[in-house]
Amino acid sequence: MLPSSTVENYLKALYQAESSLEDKALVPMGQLATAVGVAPGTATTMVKALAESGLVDYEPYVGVRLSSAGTKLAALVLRRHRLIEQFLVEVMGMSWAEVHEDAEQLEHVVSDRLVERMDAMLGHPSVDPHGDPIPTADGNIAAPDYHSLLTCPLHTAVRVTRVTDQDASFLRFLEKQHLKPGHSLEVEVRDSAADSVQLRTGAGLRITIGTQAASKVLIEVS
Amino acid sequence: MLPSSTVENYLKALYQAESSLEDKALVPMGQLATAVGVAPGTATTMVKALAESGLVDYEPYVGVRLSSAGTKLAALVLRRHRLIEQFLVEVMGMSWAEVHEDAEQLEHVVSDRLVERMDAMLGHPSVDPHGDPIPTADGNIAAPDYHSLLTCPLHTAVRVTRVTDQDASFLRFLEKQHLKPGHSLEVEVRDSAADSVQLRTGAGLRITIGTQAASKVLIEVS
DNA sequence: TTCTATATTTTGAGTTGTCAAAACAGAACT
DNA sequence: AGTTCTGTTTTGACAACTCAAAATATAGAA
Repeated sequence: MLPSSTVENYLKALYQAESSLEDKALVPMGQLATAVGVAPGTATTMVKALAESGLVDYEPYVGVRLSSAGTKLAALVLRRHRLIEQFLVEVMGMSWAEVHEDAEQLEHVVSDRLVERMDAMLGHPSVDPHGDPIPTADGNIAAPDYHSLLTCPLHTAVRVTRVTDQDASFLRFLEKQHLKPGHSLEVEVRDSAADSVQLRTGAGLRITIGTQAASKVLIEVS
Repeated sequence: MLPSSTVENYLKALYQAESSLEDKALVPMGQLATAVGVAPGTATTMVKALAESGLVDYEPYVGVRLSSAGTKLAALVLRRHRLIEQFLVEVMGMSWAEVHEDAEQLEHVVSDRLVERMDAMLGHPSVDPHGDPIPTADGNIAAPDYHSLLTCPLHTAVRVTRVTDQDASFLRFLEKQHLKPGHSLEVEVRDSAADSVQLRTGAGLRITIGTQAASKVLIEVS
């Protein structure tokens, strides 16, 4: 029962769906299906097979949840993915905006040997270029609870630490505005009517972004 | 009709089978099947599909040959494979004996972007760690006609330039005996009755190897 | 030429992963 | 309770790839 890349993709999608969900909640089929990019019926079939193998707990018509075995496996897939991203940026000199797709492919074929080599070369990094935490080899992950630009205090110096979206054009936008992880800024105004957030970047520039975008930029008070 | 990794493996196997064969000859099904590692019938089925797509010419009961389109594609697979091997050795510090398996997997998923990045980082190398020539991005390959330890002149200083076997234990053996590409030696005796070749390495050591092994070590008179 | 050995092809079947569309369950709304 | 909406599951089918074993072709030996 060696997990195919298909299986790995389902587990990874579940892992990420669960983390943006209250504890104990089940991930509904439809959500999983769209996350993986398959028709709903396909997800049902696959999930039943995963449940057979003990990787998930499945309640028909309700949803799925990773078992502990499934969680561990998913964490290892995520570890590979994020180490690869970090490697592509740090060693290969690629842009943080373009490494996601490559990592998506590579994560299913790199050997343990290679992963650990990358990890060592990078000095055992704890986060990837987007600030996402990298699980350890035994499947543990630091799960920090960041504020976002939507929830952080106003008029306070904060530092971008993580960006929870992999869309290349969004990432390029952030880069251009000096909003990559590590950069400082202050939130000046939130206007819920206008659905916008106005901020001043470290470079002193005022920019306004939508709340959707703002919620994807996580920060730490600095 | 994007070629799957399965297709790529058939093409690569054909490419390599053809190069150790007289020109114009067809590769017999059985040989292809064992090279790819499938049952004979499977190869037949696949080859018929490849012929459909114009990647090979197929004569039933006789054999297969790559078309020009197939040759080009195979060369690109080989390019990826060999650049990856070189990368794993030069950049990742892995042993030349252990990179083949990793490259075998990676060759099917690395993006063009990534391949060209590796190529640039390595300074556009012309050979991989085993001395195998790396095809260019447009599918051309230098096809030098080396001597082997079986055909080179005796008592003449020669330099190992290429090793045509990927078996890890054989490669480790060569490494230990200072027979990696680049090292010098002289062939002292060939004994066809004993099926052996005796040589003196650059380090002055006398060693004797079988003719099977000797034929896989290609050299240049230095 | 006939027989035989060997290689190749066919056939029938299985696996994995997928979809479209029909059938169905559960919750919410009269 | 009955109806409707939405999401889920079932069903039947298909594509890619594979195998084992039966059928067949080719070439060489008798």
